[in-house]
Amino acid sequence: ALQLGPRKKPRTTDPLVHHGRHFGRTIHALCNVNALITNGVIRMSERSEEPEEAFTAQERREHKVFTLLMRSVPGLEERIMTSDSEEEVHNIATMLQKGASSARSDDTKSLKSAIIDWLLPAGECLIPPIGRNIKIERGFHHERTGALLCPAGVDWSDQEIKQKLRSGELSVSGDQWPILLYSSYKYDDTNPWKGLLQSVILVKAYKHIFTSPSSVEREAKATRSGNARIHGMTSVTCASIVYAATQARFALSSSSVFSRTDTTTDSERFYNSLLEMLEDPDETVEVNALLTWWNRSVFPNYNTNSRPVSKDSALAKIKAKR
DNA sequence: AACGGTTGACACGCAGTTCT
DNA sequence: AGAACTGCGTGTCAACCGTT
Repeated sequence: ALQLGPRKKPRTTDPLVHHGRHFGRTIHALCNVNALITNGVIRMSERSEEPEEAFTAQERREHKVFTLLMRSVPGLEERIMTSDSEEEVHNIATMLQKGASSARSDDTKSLKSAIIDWLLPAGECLIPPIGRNIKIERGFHHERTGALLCPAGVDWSDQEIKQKLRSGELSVSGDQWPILLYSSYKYDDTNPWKGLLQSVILVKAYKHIFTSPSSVEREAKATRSGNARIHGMTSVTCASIVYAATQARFALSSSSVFSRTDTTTDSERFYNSLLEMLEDPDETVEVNALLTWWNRSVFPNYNTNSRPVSKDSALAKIKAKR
């Protein structure tokens, strides 16, 4: 039986791709969605009797991500739990993965040129200039990007160190966080939390991705809804901050290809090490303060409920699509 | 996965109309 | 009169798509 309502839009892409985009940006960017779902289902069914202690820390973390995924996509949990074919679950995972991957790819492309504008105060010129579409001259090769990528606590102005960073003699792994994460690009080794994840360039990258590129410079002069609005996002998540940081770090690097498993860029370790720290129960006080700071910086109406909801909000859009 | 190009949704402004 | 709604044109931008 054919069911045809008066539909204007012939839906071209699966809505799961759309949800996958938001999942990648805000819940977990670098994971195998199929494994995530498969393992999650097993834990919910076969292993549901097992006590909490039976699971490793890694499994508990994974299950948290799984739960967040189930909650973020309406109807997904039921669809998966009642699905009788393994193939359908696999298909769902593929759609979500596709969304997460393409969003990530779009963001790297977009940030690649935009980030050049944020390296110096407006009006000042980079010496030597960096091509907006060229990455080779970035990383430790350039004075400015090198200074930002230099690990906190390492002295970039030391010529010998600079040389070793450039030659690769001194290699930097993902869990050595660069100074670009810190407010004013200053690291206080007596207080490692001071200014962490509060730099201007990070906020700009975040706004670029979530609020819309134009919102970085001007005040709410966007011509269309940004990602946050599209997905009804009204507050930041730890993973979204880490995501923006990972994107910014990659944009400054000289690597042209984003790869999870690339050891020189080490993006995955960077992402995971930051996220792990933010989810550490011992750090909740600092993390909560940080999240509040971010919400105020990124979502102007975070504290007030005064934001008028336009009739063409994300909600209305979703309804219309049904 | 990057890159370049296209698509379609949306904000905004403008003008004209209708409702208080 | 002014507020509020409607329709249209335009520019912007996220999403998408094909190619490499």
